[in-house]
Amino acid sequence: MKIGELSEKSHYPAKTIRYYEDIGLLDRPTRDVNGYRNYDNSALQQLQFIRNSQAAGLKLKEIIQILDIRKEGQIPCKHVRQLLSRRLEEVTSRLDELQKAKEDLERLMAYADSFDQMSCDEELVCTILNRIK
Amino acid sequence: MKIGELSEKSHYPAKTIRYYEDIGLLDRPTRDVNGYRNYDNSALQQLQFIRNSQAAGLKLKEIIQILDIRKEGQIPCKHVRQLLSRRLEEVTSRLDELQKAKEDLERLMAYADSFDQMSCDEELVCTILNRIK
DNA sequence: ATCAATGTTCCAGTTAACTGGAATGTCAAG
DNA sequence: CTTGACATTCCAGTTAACTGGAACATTGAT
Repeated sequence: MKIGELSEKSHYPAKTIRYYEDIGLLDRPTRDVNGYRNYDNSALQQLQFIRNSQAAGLKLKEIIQILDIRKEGQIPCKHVRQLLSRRLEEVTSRLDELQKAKEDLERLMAYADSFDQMSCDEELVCTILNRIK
Repeated sequence: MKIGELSEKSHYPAKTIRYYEDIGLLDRPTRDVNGYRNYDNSALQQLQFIRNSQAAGLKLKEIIQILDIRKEGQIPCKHVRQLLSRRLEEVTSRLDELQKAKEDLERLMAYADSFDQMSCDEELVCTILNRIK
């Protein structure tokens, strides 16, 4: 199939498919006589795998690594586990940060609601924001 | 005070202070005869305000807006409330996303732990990641 | 006199994952 | 035969918030 069809089926823009090829994420397909890329279903599978991996929060570089391990005939399970575990830590600590940020923001909003709006004439730019500490 | 001193007191690198001036976030200070920047305490206060605003998750452009409103003699409370409320929404929805991502990752990890590692020889690159859907 | 530290400007690079656009080629339909 | 859709390559731009480095001036201390 040509790139347009693969694009439709995979829901990745053609531009992105070419980009993935450039960075070594997607295998180079064969070419028709006219130079057009000619994909088979394995390309679609790869793109689905890429989508799954992205959904798990992996970076393109990490996905390339997994694919490379496979290409060397190795089983990437162990590496994938490592990546997922690192990612889980990232997500967890980011969750904590955001939770704290949320509480701060709610406190700020509550203050903003409570106070007499016109009493704010300080040199400190904004009484609300300066209460975040 | 010179930029080095302001840098120490504010805990912002001198480079960043100059950058903030470039993008219109920090007022241009007066200059000494030699061309060196000469700051007073208000610069320090502004940097503290900037730090507070960043801590609330505001973008530099948004902080510039707040400062601009102040410079026009207006009270930025209403605008700040708006920004904070938008930010709170962002944080909340990002929290939801991450929470879901965390659950997915935990599910994936549990699967990775449970399964017989050497039974993985598929063409689909990785059985673990392909279970995310 | 010289040396290190600090200051200046200006330009370019970083990160990630694309996206836009120009210039050009190919193909199927009317 | 021309038109429009689709294909190609290649280069550059996007976003955010800096950061690095070159080339140069100034200052304070020895």
